[in-house]
Amino acid sequence: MAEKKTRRRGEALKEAILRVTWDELQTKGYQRLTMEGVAAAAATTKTVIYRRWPDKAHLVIAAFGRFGGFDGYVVPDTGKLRTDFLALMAQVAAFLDKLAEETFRGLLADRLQHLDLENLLTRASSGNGIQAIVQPMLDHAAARGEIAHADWPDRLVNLPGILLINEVITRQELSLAARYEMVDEILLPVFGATARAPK
Amino acid sequence: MAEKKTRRRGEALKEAILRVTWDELQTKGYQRLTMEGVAAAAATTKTVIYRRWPDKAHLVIAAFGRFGGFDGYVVPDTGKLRTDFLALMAQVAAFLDKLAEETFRGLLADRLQHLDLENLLTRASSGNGIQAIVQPMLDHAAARGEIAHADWPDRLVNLPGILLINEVITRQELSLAARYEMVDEILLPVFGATARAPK
DNA sequence: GAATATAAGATACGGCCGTATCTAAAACAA
DNA sequence: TTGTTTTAGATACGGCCGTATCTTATATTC
Repeated sequence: MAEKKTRRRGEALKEAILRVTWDELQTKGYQRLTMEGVAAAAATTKTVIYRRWPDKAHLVIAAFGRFGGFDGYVVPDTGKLRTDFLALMAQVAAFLDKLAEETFRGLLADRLQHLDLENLLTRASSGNGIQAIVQPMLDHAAARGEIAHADWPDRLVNLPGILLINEVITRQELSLAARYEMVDEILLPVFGATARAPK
Repeated sequence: MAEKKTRRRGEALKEAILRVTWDELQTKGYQRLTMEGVAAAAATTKTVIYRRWPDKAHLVIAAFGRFGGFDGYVVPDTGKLRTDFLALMAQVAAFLDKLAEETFRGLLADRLQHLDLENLLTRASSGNGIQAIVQPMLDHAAARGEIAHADWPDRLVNLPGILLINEVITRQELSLAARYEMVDEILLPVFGATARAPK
């Protein structure tokens, strides 16, 4: 009764590892997921994993890309900047439902430690970051005359993304009320698209 | 020639450890600073360190508090909200000169992983976070009639802090131009204290 | 000054990381 | 088929974490 010694290779092996990674992520969460644990559960070794992904963050992002069921953001076009912003935030909220908050936080922490991971997160999920979604929204709004122009400094175009990340990190959720507040009290005033009623 | 076996205790020992920690921080940086390294350099053991501080982040923050030469922020009161904001940002820039950006980033990453460290960073440096500085500034501005009122939602009061942290993380510095942009293009519009010239 | 309490120091552990080295299987080439 | 290249698998390492255990020096108390 010699054991079968058949070896997976290439895509099949990669697929199996990502599958296991995704499972571990669901059951243990990001922090408690270990490379050794994945290797063991996938009946392979760390060596094999490290040959394909440089670290946990990349592995997890790959697994999310494969099994997360997230297709990226689309540019909202509701006809109003305000509702465009709200629609964007709803998309992000949906994204966070798929990628647990704890995972998001872990990835972010890792990204901070390895600066080379810079933007990997946003790129992985949206091609070019939320900013790539926001800019077209601003273009539309400017074309409609809702805002004075469409070429704002990077810091402003990135502001929605910053607010969202901060919200998730500090409050561990992205409530509807928070989204309204960010849009109405911060974003619209910044882009000069509001006549907020004084308190 | 038996070695002298005198043992440091209490404050003296604590002081020596913090001293070494601060040195290591300067020479190796946050990431490459290790508990074992500090223990060795301080001629003691990890056990002793862990009895006083739960992890690297706390140890480093303690060392910074002791040797960092930073006294906390003060509420600017220049007579104008705009210049108050700029003065605050100058203080933060000065803070970052003392605490290397790399250290800041490392601490932040650790904080993300251990949620219990929440706010430890800001508390350590300013009693209650930048928000505790911003609120009085808003009070003053409201009293002067520069802004309509002073009780803004937390999200707005925290906005300066968020912008600053983001700036440091993504650009590794806090340039003067950035500070002007954040104040003039974001903060003042948000608090309704500007009549920004349309582009 | 002797007994007791407190805290430092030494040591060893299991866990995980990331790497290096060696082997053996699978795919490919001739 | 056989030889060659590729890549998986096994193993071992040094580094660091955080904890537990035990010994021993220093303070404290009587």
